Amino acid sequence: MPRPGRNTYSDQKPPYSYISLTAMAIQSCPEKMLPLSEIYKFIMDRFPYYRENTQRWQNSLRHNLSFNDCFIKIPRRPDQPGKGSFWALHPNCGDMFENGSFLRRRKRFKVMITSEHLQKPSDAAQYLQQQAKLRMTALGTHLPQMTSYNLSVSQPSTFKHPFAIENIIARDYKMPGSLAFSSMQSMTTGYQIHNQLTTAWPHMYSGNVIDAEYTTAYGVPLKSLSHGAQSFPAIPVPIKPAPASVASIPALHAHLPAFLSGSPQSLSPTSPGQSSPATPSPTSLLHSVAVRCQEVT
DNA sequence: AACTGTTTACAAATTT
DNA sequence: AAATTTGTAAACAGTT
Repeated sequence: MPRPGRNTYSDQKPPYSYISLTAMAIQSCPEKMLPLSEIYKFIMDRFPYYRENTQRWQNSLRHNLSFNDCFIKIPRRPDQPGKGSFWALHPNCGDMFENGSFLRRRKRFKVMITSEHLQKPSDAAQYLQQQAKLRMTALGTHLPQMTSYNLSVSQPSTFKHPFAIENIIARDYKMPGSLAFSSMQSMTTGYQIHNQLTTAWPHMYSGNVIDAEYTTAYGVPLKSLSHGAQSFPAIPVPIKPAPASVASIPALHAHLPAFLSGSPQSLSPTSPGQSSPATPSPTSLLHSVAVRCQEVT
């Protein structure tokens, strides 16, 4: 029996970095993206330490958000009022933390600048291309909640949206390592992608892991938050003017857990639920499309 | 005016 | 000990 919340440590500083805390917050919500204020709220809800000196640590947090490549900004649609953008995790920063532990971070996630980009630094077309590619990787991951849970169940996998990733790749993809996103450039406004890469990512830790870790550290279990039933109807397009190039991605398929089966995070309390590979290998799709991001050595 | 986001600079802590 | 990462402060621009 886990003892009921004994807040012995609650006033102490949590052993998590701002990056970890932010990642926790972002991953805790179904949409995998949060506005800044919600990130604040998450942290303050869970960690009483951060209910004080808000000016200080929130400044630090903001610094982290824009300083670290592992966070990307996702603009609001015009019909979504509110301040600031949504923040999400870069699709390829999945193994940022050691086997899902927020306590230890691996090497720093950094979007690489390759020689290709150094040759033509201020080429507008190239910038667009980069943007398109970045969106490509993230579009499949930041779809709104309605697609996140029941995709593989309700979508008989025969329907392929015109802009589905499969189609785009089939048209444009040439070789691993070559730039192959011509059609992506024509849809840079792209709110229209609907594909089979759900909001869950291969590297997404289940809520169970977060819960377990937090419980271990503080003895107080995390509640699934779902503050105020937020729903983001937009299909967001992440933007970050960071250079990127298509190439191999490191160890993305290393973590490819049960999300592919389309089950919600909390639905497998006991077993990891290793289901049969129903989905047509989104890993490979991701692999094809992914922006090269590397852990800097 | 308050909030959000970017950036620079430096200190402290941690890792290698 | 050096390099890297993390935390803080602060200036500043853009938004709501």
